[in-house]
Amino acid sequence: MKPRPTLEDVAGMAGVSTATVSRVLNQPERVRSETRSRVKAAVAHFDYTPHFGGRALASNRTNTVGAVIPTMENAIFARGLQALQESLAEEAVTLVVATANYDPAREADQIRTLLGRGVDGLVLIGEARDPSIYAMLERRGTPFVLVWSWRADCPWPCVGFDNRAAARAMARRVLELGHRQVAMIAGITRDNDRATARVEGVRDALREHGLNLNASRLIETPYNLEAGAAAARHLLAATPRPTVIVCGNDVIAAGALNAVRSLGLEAPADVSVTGFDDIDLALVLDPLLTTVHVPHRRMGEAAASLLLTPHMRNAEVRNVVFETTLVERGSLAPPRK
Amino acid sequence: MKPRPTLEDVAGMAGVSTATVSRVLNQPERVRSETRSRVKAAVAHFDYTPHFGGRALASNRTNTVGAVIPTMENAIFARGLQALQESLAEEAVTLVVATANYDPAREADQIRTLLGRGVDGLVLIGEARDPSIYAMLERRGTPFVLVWSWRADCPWPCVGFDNRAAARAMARRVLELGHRQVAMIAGITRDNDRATARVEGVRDALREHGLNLNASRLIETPYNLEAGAAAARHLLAATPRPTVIVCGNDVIAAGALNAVRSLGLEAPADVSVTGFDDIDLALVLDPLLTTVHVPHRRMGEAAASLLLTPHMRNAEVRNVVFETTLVERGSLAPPRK
DNA sequence: TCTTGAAAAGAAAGCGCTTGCATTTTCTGG
DNA sequence: CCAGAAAATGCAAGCGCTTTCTTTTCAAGA
Repeated sequence: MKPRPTLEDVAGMAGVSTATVSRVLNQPERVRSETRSRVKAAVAHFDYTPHFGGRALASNRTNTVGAVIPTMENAIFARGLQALQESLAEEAVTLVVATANYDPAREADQIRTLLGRGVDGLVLIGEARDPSIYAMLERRGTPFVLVWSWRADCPWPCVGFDNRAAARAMARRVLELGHRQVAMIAGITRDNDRATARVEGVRDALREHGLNLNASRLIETPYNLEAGAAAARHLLAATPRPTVIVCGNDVIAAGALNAVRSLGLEAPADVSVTGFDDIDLALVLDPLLTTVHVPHRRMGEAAASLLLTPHMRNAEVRNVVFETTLVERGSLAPPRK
Repeated sequence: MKPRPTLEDVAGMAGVSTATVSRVLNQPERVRSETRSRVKAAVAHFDYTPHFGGRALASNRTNTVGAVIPTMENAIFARGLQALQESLAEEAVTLVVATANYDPAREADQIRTLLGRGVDGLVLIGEARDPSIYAMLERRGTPFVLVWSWRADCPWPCVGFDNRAAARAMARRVLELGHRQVAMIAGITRDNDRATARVEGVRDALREHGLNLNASRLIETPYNLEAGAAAARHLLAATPRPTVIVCGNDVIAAGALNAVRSLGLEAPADVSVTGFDDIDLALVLDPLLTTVHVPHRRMGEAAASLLLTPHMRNAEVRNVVFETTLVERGSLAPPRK
């Protein structure tokens, strides 16, 4: 089997130096068009592709950015990732995705792995993580951006929305409709600032009405159908029965709706259910899910543009916030009188 | 800012040569334990991580495998990818995922990009693609495996299941229940052997009953909710109305169910709907979706193991087939008398 | 104590590419 | 047509690591 062609092979055939070939590949405008086409012909002849390692070594860049997300198993991050990838691809940057399964240790591992692969930048979900990780990132000087959460005074570049405010808005609407028996199924708040903020948001709204979220009315579960259903069954067994279950995300809400149905109850007549994130799932449930719409794609695009901006490090626009909107569909209605 | 530490730094501190440090990193057992721990201390002190490019250049491997999938936007490939990634991670191999959006040109592009990144192996979905791509792959000698489809005499390593047989089984069951007005919403069959095979399977079964799939009873649509719903609305407007709509995948089926509902019909009383793939979605629909269960995770694992097996190239087990199972849930019932 | 073979460690040659600097070629205006 | 400037190209030094070959160290038997 013949060895892969090298720059030298191409250069030889085109009758130029390897430097010129390299230039044709990286800064074509710096080479006379005549030479350029000769080189291109040689490249085509050998079906030459630059060796990634050689390139990375010499230029100290990989044109790769990494993203560490909690999971691919549900569609929550899919749309954002897709947008991120598309935006990066426009600049010939490849996206490498790793999953951490909501486990901080595993996340740290994955971050290290990606850094080891020499990613030029990193996209991380949320802000909550061990300071040592941020220290490592800064020490290595690898640019990174946090997505899916946002605080005005976040010390790192971040692109997201105010989870707390969004949850608060949802809860306010719930209360406005007259609900007073409010229960919540949140994601696991530990090490998850988004889940935490969403709980706080709901608490805020309740407090405004002189209510609070009793411990027995709040369950934290993993983000999956079965867990959501189990939690809902538990909550619905209480007396008085909640008239609404506010869920930490759409997947949990879907599970809750399943539980409602399996208990012989009907949503929203007997109990309302709300979600968060507005993934496709929300549109296939029956009733359609009232949820918080999140700008998935725009977050992905913004993250890409932050990462691709070289002057990113010079403060300025390192902090992008998007609005969320409340999408009212069938799963939320006033409580039965 | 201080430059990233190199092997030499570590070697210097540990009082050994770079060769020894390299050995500690790659074949620890070949270094005396005393020296080894000295080196490890130095590594820790510098928080040293090998430079990816350097390593790739010297060893000519990247410990990376690439996967090109049609899309991340729905969960169809998520579980399989997750499994693939986990299996690869056990061997310290990183997975790079790219999407092609069911576009052959884009897929070719992505494959080239991944090859350019020096992946050690490639996972591709399905078998249908331009011969030139296979030629390129063979020329470069990059191992690859096709997943999600399978043929006994597939000339390339593949891991999947018999889409046609699975669809045939589903259709047989449909017919067995008494349906005779059968319609199908397939994925776009062009450049998609799985979608094609599924249509063929349904045709097979119909033929066994002396029926055929009239052109007016078969619609091809992209794999998304809206398209599925639109197709279903179209099919349901016909007279006589189909008593069952067999869908090319679960997402389409979900769309179809939405359409059924929006037309004021009820499934399965007025019309049955079946899916294919058995993704989570199937479990949140109302009624629960009758579908074909596909061994997502096992395909991912098998693909990983094929790719990680060095002697993969020597024929033998390059061809793995899994069984699918028919999962009967609520969305399929006998036609109304 | 000395030999000897195996184990451990070192020296150094690249791997394929980019890039600063030097050199040559081409272009421009007088 | 020529000098000087600008553009195009070449030269060659690495980038950080792995690996072959060689040398040194070690342990055990004689």
